[in-house]
Amino acid sequence: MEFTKDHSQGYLANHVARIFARGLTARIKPLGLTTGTFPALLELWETDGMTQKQLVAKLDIEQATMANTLARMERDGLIIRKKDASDGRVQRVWLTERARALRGPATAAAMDENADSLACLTEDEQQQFTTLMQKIIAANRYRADAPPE
Amino acid sequence: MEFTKDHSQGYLANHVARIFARGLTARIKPLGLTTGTFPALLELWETDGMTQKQLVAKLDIEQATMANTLARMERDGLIIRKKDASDGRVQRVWLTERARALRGPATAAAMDENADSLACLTEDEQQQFTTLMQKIIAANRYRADAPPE
DNA sequence: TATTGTTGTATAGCTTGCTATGCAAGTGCT
DNA sequence: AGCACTTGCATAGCAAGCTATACAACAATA
Repeated sequence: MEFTKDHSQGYLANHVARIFARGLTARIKPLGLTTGTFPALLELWETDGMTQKQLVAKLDIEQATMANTLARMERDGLIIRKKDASDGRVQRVWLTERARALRGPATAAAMDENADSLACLTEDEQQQFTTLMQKIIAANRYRADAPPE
Repeated sequence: MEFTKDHSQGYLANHVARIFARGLTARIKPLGLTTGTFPALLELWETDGMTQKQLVAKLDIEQATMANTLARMERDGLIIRKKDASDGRVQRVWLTERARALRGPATAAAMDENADSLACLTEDEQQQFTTLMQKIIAANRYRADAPPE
């Protein structure tokens, strides 16, 4: 059986991810947010003051990627980084007022985007899709030391 | 109901796409290929000598992205671009010998990556996952003028 | 035929991902 | 105390996506 892009799950996954990303980018632009900051914000909205290392482990993102993302977030006034008192290597990440205020509108935008992009699927299919992705992620996480999703 | 990343399909799709991309990147590195060239190569292996515009329409990628990708491919000896004889604006894209020779090993690498990343799913689940992604793409394509997947 | 509009590519500049590498702060051993 | 090792983060440099804009070649029309 020959290989075509329309049947390659890797290709399809990339395409689907771009669809979601394009939609979300447009929706959160008015808030002054970009997609890359979203995962970090979600963690920090839950638990402010995490270390960079903790964020990396939670998000299955390379440390260097996280450092760059945090630098942009600091530049844009979403966070400040402060050295940990008891360990001079550790940077703790704290949300600004502005970032805290964005939690409601930003998550609303993400929920809207998910709903719209998946409007072509039934409720059952949406649930299947979600579960299948969770399984794939659980089985293929980058860091073995990471907590389960 | 509150919003968490582990239930946001957009977040999960991004994560799944990164998993496939990381795997494929490693597998095709020995061939001197990168993931971004893959979609264009798949089209050109089918039909050599396409125009840039045709590639853009087939792949649901921005024209500027395609122009950049083709520039890298030309730099790396995968393609050459030649002006169309009858229309001076049009660039036709032709594979080099090297690129033609990579068809077998490259598609094998992609199939292996797909199989490995999805080994956690049953055959049925893999089929469901594929079909669901195809539906999402069909309903959310960027270009209305594009051919159906 | 000259002007005006359209079309196909290219370029500039950004984000978000990656690998590889550097470096300062902590830890442990002798 | 001094040495090597480890750990947490930063930086350099690249790929691959995007938007906005420029530009040359063609098309259409007054």
